[in-house]
Amino acid sequence: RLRKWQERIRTKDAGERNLQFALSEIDRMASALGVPRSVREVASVIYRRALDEDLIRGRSIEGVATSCLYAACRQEGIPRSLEEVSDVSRVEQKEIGRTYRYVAQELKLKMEPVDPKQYVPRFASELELSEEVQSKANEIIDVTAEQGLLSGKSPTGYAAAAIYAASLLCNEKKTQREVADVAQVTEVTIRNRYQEQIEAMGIH
Amino acid sequence: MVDPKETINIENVVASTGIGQELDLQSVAMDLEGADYDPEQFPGLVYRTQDPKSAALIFRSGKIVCTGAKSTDDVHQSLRIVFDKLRDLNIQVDDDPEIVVQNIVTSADLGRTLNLNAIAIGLGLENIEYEPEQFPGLVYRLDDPDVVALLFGSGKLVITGGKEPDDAKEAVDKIVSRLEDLGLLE
DNA sequence: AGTTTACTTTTTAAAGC
DNA sequence: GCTTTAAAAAGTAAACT
Repeated sequence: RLRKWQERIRTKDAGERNLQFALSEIDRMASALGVPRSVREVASVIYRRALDEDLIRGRSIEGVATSCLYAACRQEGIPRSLEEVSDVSRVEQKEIGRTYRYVAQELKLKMEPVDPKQYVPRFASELELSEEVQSKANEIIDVTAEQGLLSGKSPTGYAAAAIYAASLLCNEKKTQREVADVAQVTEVTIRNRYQEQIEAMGIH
Repeated sequence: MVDPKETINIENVVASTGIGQELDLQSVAMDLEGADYDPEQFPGLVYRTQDPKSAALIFRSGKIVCTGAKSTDDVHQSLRIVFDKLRDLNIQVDDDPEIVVQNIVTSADLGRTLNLNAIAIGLGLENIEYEPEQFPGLVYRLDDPDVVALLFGSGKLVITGGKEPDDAKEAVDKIVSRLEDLGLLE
């Protein structure tokens, strides 16, 4: 019985250590991403739920922790792309993506698709674009998405194209490369989305 | 208006069978022209037929997987070619090995563009998977028939996981009526 | 900038690690 | 879980011309 007791303590300690590691990783990655403390709290809650539901079996602690942070950013309305999240994690992007889908499905997180507008303030401020450009970009996103242009497109590329278009329309031009760099998409993607959006807007 | 069911096209049929005899894949690889065999990478030997086009994965146990065919008839035709090639190598092959269709991949067109965002909400976020950052298609799993549908913004879709051609027709019917009920078609 | 090639998702069997 | 095979859908990406 002493052996069983020791084993239980050992298991409990290991579990505690793992949880501590996961939470400290969430904290480290959240800091690196510059997201507010509330997002870390949400990520921690999701991680504990994943732990309770035994979703970590067969998966790496850091993969689940990173996925929880990705989900938390989205739930809080300040999304980080999988590429941005993988940049601060030692888990590869593909693994984060599939673990996130698994956790979201199992915990029934009912994650809504990311609204490209949620990327506008951050990308625009990194590009030092005015409030006027941001409003224009938001308008472009709303009007073109309403016409069905958003289906199947990545939110970052969509936001990047709208910001590029808005910067031209407001005479605060940024190059496709500058916008592509902050959004972490290619110029080709911006070009393709831009053409569609401008046509749908009726070429202002 | 075209019935979406009439746009259904079988794109791939996967089937399994067996010759009822164990094989020495090393010697089969030596004698069979065009055979790819790298046991370090994968335990099966790959043999491709040209007409009909398909790929057969032949295993040491004598079991065979055929994939790439465009119809169940093509699967039988391809496997007949594989069986005869093995017989040419003086390998005993059962007279009429049972061939089991394991998966049918189908494509179709609903004829209207889709607002995947609205469909995701309409079908229920807990019933679908839609992550355009990772893949442009919306994943919708059906219970009856037991298949998986991938819906795209263009209105085109892929049905996979079915065991018989009619599974795709049933699936398309159910998807169309569900989208119509939700007012998300046209 | 346009083309080609390639990877993302789903399904499914097989044998082995 | 992975490895391999085929196929479609549409988006994204990288390497070339």
